[in-house]
Amino acid sequence: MGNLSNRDTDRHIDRMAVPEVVINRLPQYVRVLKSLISDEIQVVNSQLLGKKLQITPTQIRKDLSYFGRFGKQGRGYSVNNLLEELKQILGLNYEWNVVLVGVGRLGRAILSYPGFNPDGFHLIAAIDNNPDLIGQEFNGLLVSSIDDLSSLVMKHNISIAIVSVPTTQTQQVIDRVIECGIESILNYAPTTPQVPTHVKITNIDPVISLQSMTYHLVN
Amino acid sequence: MGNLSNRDTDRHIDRMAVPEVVINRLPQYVRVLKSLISDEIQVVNSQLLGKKLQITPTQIRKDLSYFGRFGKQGRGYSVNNLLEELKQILGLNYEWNVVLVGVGRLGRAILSYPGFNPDGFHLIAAIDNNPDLIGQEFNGLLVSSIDDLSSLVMKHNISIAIVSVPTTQTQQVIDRVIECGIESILNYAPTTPQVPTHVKITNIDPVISLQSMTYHLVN
DNA sequence: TAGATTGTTAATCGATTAACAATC
DNA sequence: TAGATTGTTAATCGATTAACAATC
Repeated sequence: MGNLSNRDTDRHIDRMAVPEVVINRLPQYVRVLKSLISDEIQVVNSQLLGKKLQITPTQIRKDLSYFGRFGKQGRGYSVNNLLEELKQILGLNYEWNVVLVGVGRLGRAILSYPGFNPDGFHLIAAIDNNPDLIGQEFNGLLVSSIDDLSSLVMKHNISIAIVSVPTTQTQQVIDRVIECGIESILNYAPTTPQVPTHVKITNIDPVISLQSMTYHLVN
Repeated sequence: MGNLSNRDTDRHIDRMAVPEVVINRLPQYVRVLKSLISDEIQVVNSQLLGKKLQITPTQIRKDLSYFGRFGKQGRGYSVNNLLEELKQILGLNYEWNVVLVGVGRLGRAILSYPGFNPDGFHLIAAIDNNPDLIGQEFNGLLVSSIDDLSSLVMKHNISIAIVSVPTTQTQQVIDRVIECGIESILNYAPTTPQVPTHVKITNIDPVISLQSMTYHLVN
């Protein structure tokens, strides 16, 4: 045990923290690798990968080097192997259960979006505070009260929440979601909620995106 | 005229290019300023602004300094004035006409999203290649063929496209959109299209966002 | 072996932040 | 005037990239 623990320590010496910006690029690599597989391409080098993603080859190699040595000099990367490694790193070999909080117009559109399941993200519970909605089904999913969130999270091993509630309620809803032990939140409300450092939140806000585009149109 | 033109030149000497990352933060400032107005707060300093957005006060002052001097020492910024200045900078005092390309499930959800209009973005045309859809109306909007895009763009002075077509068609659709003179694209397809440098594209992809969250859940 | 491409170091570039004079 | 906060410079921090030895 002493030995094992030493080996483990050695392996971690000077192991750099991986910059967030690197982690955010990995899913893009996964997507391109998947498309290469459909194209029946078995080996890829950093140059081609870079071309597909408009990223320099050096950056791709540097990004990958945070996690290991996956390529062969003079040759490149096995598409299959690199894909599996990245899925492993990102935790994409698991199935992830997701709760939707807010079953209004936008929430229902999210429920009916078919793109989550094929990538292993399963909307398995739905929450709303509207008594008229609670007990109803949308896309085969029963709407529950937020009072049931904690037990739903435990029962279904939920680790991700997608939040689509009105702006005025977003902060308090997210506070409750975090109290239930959720540490990953995808927020569709047009606001920047405050969350503790251990919680990862990503905001999806098309209007904000449009508003920085218009800058380039007038300047 | 010679003088005028000289003054103009002087004003631009050493004028720094504004980093993209700064421009992307400005809409957030706009949003917070609007909420301060609803709260009837008339003056704000960089500290409060920073607290609301989890940004350092220095960064906010630095960001604003690319565009002018909007504050008063010892006091802060007039909420109203700063909001107007930022709207001016971002081009948010105009109404922007937008075309939706792709009227499938996701496209219809986008059409029915009520959040664009209040901020001056108007979905004014809809395009699809499905003959069964062309001629139909969704949310009061007639679906047209992509062959009509060019004339629609000119007729309605459209400068932004929202693209929600299947992944396989995204690149070719975006190529055509760009041919019609569109320079700002909000892309909902889960792919990274290649665009010329003068075109600004933003990708909205919830699955990619989820996939970088799971990294933190397993690491 | 010769050629190609990785993995990695060191240099460069760019963004953030600390510090403070200017000034309201 | 004293206190507060801006605007800006210079230092720091972090991310990208150029260059190249290692090696397939």
